[in-house]
Amino acid sequence: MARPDSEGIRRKALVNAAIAQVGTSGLDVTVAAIARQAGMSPALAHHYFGGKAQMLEGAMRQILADYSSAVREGLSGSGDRLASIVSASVAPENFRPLTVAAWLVFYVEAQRSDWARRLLRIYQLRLRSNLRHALRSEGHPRAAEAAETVAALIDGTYLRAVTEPRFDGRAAVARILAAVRA
Amino acid sequence: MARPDSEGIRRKALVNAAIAQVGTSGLDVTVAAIARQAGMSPALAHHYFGGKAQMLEGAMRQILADYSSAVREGLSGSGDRLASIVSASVAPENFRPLTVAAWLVFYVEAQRSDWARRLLRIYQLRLRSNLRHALRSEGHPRAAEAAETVAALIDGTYLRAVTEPRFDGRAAVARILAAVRA
DNA sequence: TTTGTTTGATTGATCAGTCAATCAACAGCG
DNA sequence: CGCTGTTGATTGACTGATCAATCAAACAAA
Repeated sequence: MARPDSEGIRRKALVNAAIAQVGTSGLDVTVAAIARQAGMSPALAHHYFGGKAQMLEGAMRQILADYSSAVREGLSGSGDRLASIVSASVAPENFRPLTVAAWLVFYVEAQRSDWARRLLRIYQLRLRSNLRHALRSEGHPRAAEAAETVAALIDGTYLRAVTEPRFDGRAAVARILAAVRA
Repeated sequence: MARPDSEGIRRKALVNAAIAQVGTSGLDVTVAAIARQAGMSPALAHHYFGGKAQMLEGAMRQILADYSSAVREGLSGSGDRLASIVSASVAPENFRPLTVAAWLVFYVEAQRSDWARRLLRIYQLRLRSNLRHALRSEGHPRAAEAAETVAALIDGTYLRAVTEPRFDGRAAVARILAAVRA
C-alpha cells in the first residue's frame, strides 16, 4: 500500500474541495474541478466516491457536522443558551462565503433529491429543538413561536449575507436576540 | 408575418416556462426543456433570446416585477403599510413553490453572474426602503434596525417554506409582525 | 417578392463514468 | 538480505451522452 489510510485522506480532501467548488461554481461543479482542487485525478475521485452525487452528499454532511459541533461546543460553555446558538450560527467558521454559498446550493438541491431534503430536515428540526429548549429555559412565554422567529431570522441572515459585501456578525446576533427578548 | 406580435407572445411564454423549469430542475435547466414547455423548438428560443443566460435573466426580471407590483398594489389600498408589505411578500401568488425555488436559484446565481447580483441588490434595497418607510410612518423607534429584522424574517420565511411541506402564510405574517411590534 | 417565423440537422464542446494499464509498498520465502 | 507475488493506489485514455448554439432551408403572411 502507498500510504497508511490513504482512503481517509483522499476522501477528506475531496469533501473539502467539493464544498469549496460548490460554493464558487454552484450546482454545475465538475468532478474534474473538485478532483483538481483536491490534488488528484478525476478517476481517483470516482474511485473513492461512487459518483458525483455522493461527493456532494459528503460535502453537505460535512457542513452539517461542522455546524452541529460548533453549536454543541458553544452550548456546553455558556449560560446563555440562546445567545450561544445564535452566535455559533453566524460565527465566522460557519459563515465563510464558500460555506454559505454551499448551504444555498443544497437548499436548491433539497427540492429535487431525497438525500438533501432529508439532511436539511434534520438540521431544521435540531435547530428548532435547540431554540425551543433555550427559550423555555430562560422562561420565555410562547417559546415555540419565538423559536420559529429566531430560526427564520438565522436563515434570513444567511441569505442576506450572501449578497451583502459588508456583514457585521456582532450586529446580526444583537438584532436577532433583540427580536425575541425586547 | 405569421401572427401579430409573435415575438411578444413567444418571449412571454419562454419567460414563464423558464421560471417553471428553473423551479423544478434548478440551475441545470436545458434550453430544450424550456422551449418544449413553451411549445416551440429550441432553435426558436435561441432566436428570440440571445441565449440561455438571457432567458434566465428574463425570468428573474419577471419574478422581480411580479413581486414589486404585488407590493405596490398592497400598499395603495391599505393603511397598515407594514402589514401589506409582509402580506404581499408571502402571498400565494409570489409564494408558489416554483417561484420560491426559482428565487433560490437566482440567489445562488448572484454569487457568480453580475446581472443576478445587480437585480437582487435592487430588490433588497427597495424592500428595505419600503420597510423603513412603513416603520417610520407608524412611529416605530429604531425603524432602521427593525427594517433589517423584518427583511431577514421575510427571506428566512421563504427559505423555510421551501422545505416545509405545510406552510401557513397567515401565521407567518402574524409572527413576522409580532417580532417588531410586540 | 419580401419579411418575419419556424424547424431539422448539425457542430463543437463538455462531462460523468469506465477500464486497462502502471506504480508502489508490503509480506512471505528462501 | 534479495526475490516475488499480491494488493491497493493512481492515472491516461476512452466512451457515450448531453447540450448550447448555429445555419440553411422551408414556410406563411403582406
